[in-house]
Amino acid sequence: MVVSIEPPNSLSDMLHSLQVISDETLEDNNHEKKKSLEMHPMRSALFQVLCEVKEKTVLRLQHSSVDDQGEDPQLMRLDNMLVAEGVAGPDKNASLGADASSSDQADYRMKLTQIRQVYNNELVRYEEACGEFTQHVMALLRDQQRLRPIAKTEVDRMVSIIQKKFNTIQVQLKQSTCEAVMILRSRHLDARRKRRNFSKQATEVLNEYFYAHLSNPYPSEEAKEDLARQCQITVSQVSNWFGNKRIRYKKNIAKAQEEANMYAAKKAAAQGLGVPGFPSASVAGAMPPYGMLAFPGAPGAMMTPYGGMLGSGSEHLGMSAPFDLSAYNPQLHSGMPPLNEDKKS
DNA sequence: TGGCATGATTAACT
DNA sequence: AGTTAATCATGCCA
Repeated sequence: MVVSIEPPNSLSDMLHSLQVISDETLEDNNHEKKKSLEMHPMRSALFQVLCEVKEKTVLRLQHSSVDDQGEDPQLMRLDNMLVAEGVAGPDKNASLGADASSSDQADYRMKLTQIRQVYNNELVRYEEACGEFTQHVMALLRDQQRLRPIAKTEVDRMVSIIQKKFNTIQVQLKQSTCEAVMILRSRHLDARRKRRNFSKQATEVLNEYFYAHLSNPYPSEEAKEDLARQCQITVSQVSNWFGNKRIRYKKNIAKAQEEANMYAAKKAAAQGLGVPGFPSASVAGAMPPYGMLAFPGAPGAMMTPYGGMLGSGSEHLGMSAPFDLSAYNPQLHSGMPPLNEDKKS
């Protein structure tokens, strides 16, 4: 059915043609139609009426939808995380450049940079698309404004709707970026177990301290910091090292003594002497690492050559003795049973 | 390639 | 919070 766009004679005619035309699309380039509508003598009056009606019906909607915007907490969370992970915001990687740390660290940073790039590219594309689309819609609305009652608030509302739609896309982008970073991070953290041995020099420094403080190998926080600095490792690595060292040192002693006991028992049995627990010096000398336990006549069964003499002297957290007596004295070698080497620390 | 050395992690403890 | 003891996982060497 073809619609007449002749200026109608009566009001009812005009209303009729208006009704019909409102069902039609005006988005195509039907210039004559638009022109004729614009030129219509009753246009401004009708336009105003329609605007009023619209205001009454539509404005209510706007109130409900406009102020729920605010700051999307989810988006904020994502933003915070991206900044914290160094994806958004200033490039943290650049400043860490010359650090000659391990290759997996470099690998991690490279991949993070990649994610950063992709993310930023996408973000730019997103901004562009959003702006473009908004512009397009605004232009469209401006065009329609001449023919249909479109209030300013309505345009704003439209823009905010568009922005919202794009926001959800943005959230998706940020979410997937976060996901990628988390995956990368967890892989990197897994790689923490990829341990690298400390440098010889570092081990040297740590061992020196350990054996110099064998009577109390528990470095203070400051001492740990100092050692960490010297060895170019972290304080917690120093703690780990001392934890491992103490336990392994102790274990070695235990093992050595067990071995000594075994030999002593064997020998005693062979000689028919029932004096268990007193291995010969030569047996003790044939023992394990660090030359510890090298003191002469070290009794197998007991930890200290002085038996109970020390009494309560050794009270290091339930470890009954090792660090109080078995001196590491590679230089002095099998010398006196050193007590209380130095309790400072 | 197997086995020991060693740094890191974890649970339990104090 | 700092340790111990056990354990994991990798580095390294014969």
